[in-house]
Amino acid sequence: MSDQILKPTHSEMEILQILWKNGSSSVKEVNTILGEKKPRGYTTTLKIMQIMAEKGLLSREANGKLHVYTPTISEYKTKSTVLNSMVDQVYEGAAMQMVIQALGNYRPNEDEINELKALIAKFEQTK
Amino acid sequence: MSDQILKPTHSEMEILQILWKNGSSSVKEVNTILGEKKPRGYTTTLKIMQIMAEKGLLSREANGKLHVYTPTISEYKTKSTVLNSMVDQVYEGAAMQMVIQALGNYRPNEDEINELKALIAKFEQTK
DNA sequence: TATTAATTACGAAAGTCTTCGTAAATTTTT
DNA sequence: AAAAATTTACGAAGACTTTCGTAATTAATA
Repeated sequence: MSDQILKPTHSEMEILQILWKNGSSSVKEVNTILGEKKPRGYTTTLKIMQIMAEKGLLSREANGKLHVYTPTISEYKTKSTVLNSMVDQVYEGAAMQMVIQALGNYRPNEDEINELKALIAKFEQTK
Repeated sequence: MSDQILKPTHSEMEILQILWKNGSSSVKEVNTILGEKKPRGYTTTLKIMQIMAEKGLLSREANGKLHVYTPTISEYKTKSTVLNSMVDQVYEGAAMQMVIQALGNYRPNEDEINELKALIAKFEQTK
């Protein structure tokens, strides 16, 4: 709950996902990957990445002609921000209600079950 | 995954929460409750509820001069819609990753721990 | 160096959401 | 019935997001 992060928009989130996965990238690289799911004009992606840099979501470095962009915020923290905002808005802060609903909708695999059990055990330990 | 529901906006969600909790209500009732957190003009709430009725999110019944509004969609299903959309967008479909992150951010109480354990036990049974 | 290609910069349009002011309709009160 | 109060209807403005066209800049090529 310390420093507050700007909640990315839908398009911004798509771009962040790519940058987290592929590391610092040019507009062209990002746009190519984005285009696999839904083609956009090159300048559309450029514009959004420029705005993200203005907002401080990305940093920008010149590499010859090209600009290379890097997220300034971590994947984990960003996802937490969006998650918390959703929990507040939709579940009025009742995070566990959300977790329980999620567990009702999706089925964990074996590894995930083990991870859940480990987490729960830890909670019980520090009761 | 059967019938698709329109994803409510932020304001719409606030109104739905009130209607689910208090049952069918007039604009005035909704606006009064909304105003406790953040005052809005009466016509603002009216307008949004009218739009929700147009979209089919609410139904409307005349009761004398007053119009009384009722949600047409269940609380559970609506929250599922928003939750799924968030999981897709932010976690690229990896719901359990989201659950695990939520469990890292929020601490369940004793009852919630028991509920989680019961759910996990059920998953293990039907392995 | 002149031409072509690639990239960035800028501005604006279209869509959505929230907000409110004003007019119209309806009910209540005098 | 007239006046006042309440509620609904309508339209529009402002903010934000996404999209793209065109111009300017920079690099690569002929």
